[in-house]
Amino acid sequence: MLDLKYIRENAERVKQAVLHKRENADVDALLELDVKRRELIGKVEGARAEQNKVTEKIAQMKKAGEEATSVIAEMRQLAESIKKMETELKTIEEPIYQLLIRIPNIPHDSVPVGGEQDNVVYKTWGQLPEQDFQPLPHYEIAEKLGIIDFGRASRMSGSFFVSYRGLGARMERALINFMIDMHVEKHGYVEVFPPFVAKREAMFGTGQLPKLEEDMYRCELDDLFLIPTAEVPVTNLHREEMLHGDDLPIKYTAYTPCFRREAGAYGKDTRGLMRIHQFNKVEMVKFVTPESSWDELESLLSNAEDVLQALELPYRVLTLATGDLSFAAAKCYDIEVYARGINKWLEVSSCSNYLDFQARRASIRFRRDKGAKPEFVHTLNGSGLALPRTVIAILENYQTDEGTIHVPPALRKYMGVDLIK
RNA sequence: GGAGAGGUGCCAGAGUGGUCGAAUGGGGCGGCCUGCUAAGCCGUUGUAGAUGUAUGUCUACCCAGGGUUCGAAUCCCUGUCUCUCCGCCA
Repeated sequence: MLDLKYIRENAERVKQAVLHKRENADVDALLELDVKRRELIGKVEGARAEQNKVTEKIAQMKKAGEEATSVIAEMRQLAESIKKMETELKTIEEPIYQLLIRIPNIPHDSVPVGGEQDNVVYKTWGQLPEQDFQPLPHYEIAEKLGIIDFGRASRMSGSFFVSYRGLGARMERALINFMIDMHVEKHGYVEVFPPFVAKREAMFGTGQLPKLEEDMYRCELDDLFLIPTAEVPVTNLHREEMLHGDDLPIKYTAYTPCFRREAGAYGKDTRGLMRIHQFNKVEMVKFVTPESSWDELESLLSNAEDVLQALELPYRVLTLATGDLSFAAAKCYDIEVYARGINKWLEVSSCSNYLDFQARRASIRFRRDKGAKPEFVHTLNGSGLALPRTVIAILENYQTDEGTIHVPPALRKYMGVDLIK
């Protein structure tokens, strides 16, 4: 959420952001209502001031034993008109709020304008594997080795659910531990194990609601949502809190499963692990001071890259163009790992800086020093990493012509084996 | 699931419907005192909005939202969260 005052003073910039992000939010309607609102507030508060004065007088008269009925009768009218104005104010404030929460964050100047095709390659790392045979796509080799079960999972839970088995299941667990350990021991994050469901307010705080209601699984009876990412529960850990400047930056890492309905995504990435309703992910979340957030974004990115480097998987980093940026983000890097079997770059991480957008929605503030003014923190998060596509890359890039899979050296300690056969 | 108790400022904790933004204590901050520390003494201590830039004025906020009233921290209703007990359960 943006500051209404900021929108008022930078209307053109905000309109441009809406356009570039391909959102439809009506900035003009918002500003128009805002003028009306402030007019009305002036009136209401004037009347209130009057009411407060007279009310005080009535108290004094009563104390002195004087007759106050005529004054009270007058005040009854004033009270009524105040009530009327307040009702009017509310009927204006509601649409203002509805418009305001639908205005997206403003992309940073370094973000290319345009759609998906305008994403810019920021860097690449590693050599594309050169083997003299064509490896099988992950879904075939995984099925052959019996480490992932697509059919039974679908029978039980529907399509786009999978069940891991044997060394497949073990690899999930190994990857999770490997990634978390790295972020904790090497990168200095604090491990968190949050709830996997969250309330509406929490979903609003990080910006999933109101826009993405249809994309989430919802427990209707309790009005709870299954989290689509650990970003939600971890960022919301500090919702409505006042942090101390000395505590910043706060860095958390968390493993959670992620649940996504992927409504409207059918027909795209239909095979294997590319796009599934439930997947595992290790996430990094940071709460930082405003002046440090751009540096923190770069270090967040490198923390995520570190995982792929340790696994020796080639990847590239894209700077997302405005149209590809999420609603709440000011800038986002996507990391794409290369998968040799299906010959594709697969998104395994998004590292975003939200500036104070989420913090304002969720009211996460800090005080630099005792007595200093409260300020909103900046929040960032990035996957470190999403597992399914990392698994795809391992199964395809580490495949041998004998139909076995080498375990990446960094993972051997966690897997307990060197080879999947 | 059933029964009960409660949510007040940084913390603890008062508060009869009228001068309560809120007693008192603690903490924090500033000052005095002091060789230093402690004690003691004095002062100070919120957030947000409107107006505006003048050291200003006004408004709102005692979990949230409604209601009663000229006037609500105080009365009523609903929601929510926390705690205790019973039941159930890994």
